[in-house]
Amino acid sequence: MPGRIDPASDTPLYRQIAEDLRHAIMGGRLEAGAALPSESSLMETYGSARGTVRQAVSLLKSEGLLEVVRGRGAFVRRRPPIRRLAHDRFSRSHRDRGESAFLAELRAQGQTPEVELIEVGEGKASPEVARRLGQRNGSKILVRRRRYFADGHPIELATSYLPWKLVDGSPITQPNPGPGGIYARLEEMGHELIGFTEEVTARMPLPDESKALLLSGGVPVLHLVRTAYTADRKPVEICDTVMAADSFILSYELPAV
Amino acid sequence: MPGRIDPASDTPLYRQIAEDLRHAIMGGRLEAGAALPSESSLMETYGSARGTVRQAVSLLKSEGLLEVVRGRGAFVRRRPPIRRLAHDRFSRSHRDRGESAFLAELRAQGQTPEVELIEVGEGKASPEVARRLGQRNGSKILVRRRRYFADGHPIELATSYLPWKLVDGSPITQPNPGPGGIYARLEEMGHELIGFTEEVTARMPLPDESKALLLSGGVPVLHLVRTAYTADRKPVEICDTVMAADSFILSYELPAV
DNA sequence: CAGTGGTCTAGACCACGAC
DNA sequence: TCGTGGTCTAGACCACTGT
Repeated sequence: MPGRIDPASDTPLYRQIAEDLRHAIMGGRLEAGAALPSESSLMETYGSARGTVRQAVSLLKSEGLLEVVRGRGAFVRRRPPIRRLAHDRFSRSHRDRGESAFLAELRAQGQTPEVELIEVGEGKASPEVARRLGQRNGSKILVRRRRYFADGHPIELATSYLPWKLVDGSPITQPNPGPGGIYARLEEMGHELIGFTEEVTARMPLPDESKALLLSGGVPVLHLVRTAYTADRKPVEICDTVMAADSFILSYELPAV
Repeated sequence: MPGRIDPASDTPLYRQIAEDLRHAIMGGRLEAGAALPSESSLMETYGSARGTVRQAVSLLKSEGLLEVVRGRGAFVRRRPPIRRLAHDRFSRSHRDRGESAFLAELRAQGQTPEVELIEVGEGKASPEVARRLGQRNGSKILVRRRRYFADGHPIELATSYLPWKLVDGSPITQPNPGPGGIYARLEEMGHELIGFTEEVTARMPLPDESKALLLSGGVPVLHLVRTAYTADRKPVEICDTVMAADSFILSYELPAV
């Protein structure tokens, strides 16, 4: 399969090569999981230098179409099974059953959830966190940092911030806050939660995030900041979440107001 | 500023260079909008070949930190003013004022909205659309495809799908459906909307999308699929939206159920 | 015009995976 | 050991932006 390459065209060679390979992938001539021809093979096929075919492969990688493994080859990316965050993920019924949101959600999908606690301790509120929590800049807060896994694969980093005064002496400051997670503890302490706001953005991962989530090239992250409110409209928790975008669909329900 | 480069280190040169530049950006030594040193200058600074410094710059570009302009140079990306999609964006009060969701939202932020109608006409339901609309595969549907601008910049592509039987003969099949948009027309026709679901994912743009939204490297897209429901729980519209991720924060409110 | 980034080549050495 | 991709060099020509 020589492909349609025109050296006289004004579109660069490496883009033509990428386009040719993209069509092979989209058109099903290269199935999901199939190996791309090796670089030396592509050099011969397209009559180009190695740098040029590498540029083409790099482009497809950055589009999330390929996964490249040193020493083995380049492969058409399989879309991994998708985890859906349902709108009722913070429902009280889950907490009453003693499960935190993430665990309940994954188990419902037949996946094996796992949580790695990275850090629990006191810290000082950044301007951003202080603003959202309604605290003074630099005031003392509890920081809970953790990493979530599904079937052994890291898919999410989460950091919670709570006012220190609110949680001092409670199980929330302990590594394991007990059944139902910190939301269950907050409600036991009389802070009834009446709602949450979530702000969602997407961007490319920073190197740290890329390493912690084992992201391959061309996979963005979803960045979600959740604020939990009590009945008196006071924010009691900020949860800052970074998710591998190819592992999540966020699902929301909006009433027509 | 020579930077901390160690040729004996086991981390590649280009990553060390990128790390050095990243710190200069994050630490504020290179302000937003400032020009990076030229490639030849970087070659001298780090004592490396051009290909190596280009690899470093390319890495930062793919992280969305830089914007590179041919013939001018590389610049620290300015985070553009952010458009926030509020949870009440489909509120009836907006429709009653005769504004569609997008227009009302942008105007509220002092931006100038603009809509380009790309296509209005009949089509056949894809399996995905048919499933969501509860129609048979390949059944006749209305397709409305458009592109949205803010202050002259394209930021969103949207395609709506509605069952043809539902809208046949109504202004919804016209290029301009009238004040309040198609949701206002649907309600006038007796299809009262009681709610929406939204599913959000993120990924890298395809070449078409990249062109239509004028995306530069390292900017993912938010992909949102909205389904509108009437009082009898029937889905009446699917809206498939692709947004430049660096131009949006999606904001949701969740009640504690 | 000089300076910028964009593309392309030809070659080299290395680290890793499979056999 | 061999083939894979990862890194790096040195040089070339081009297109675009500024003055």
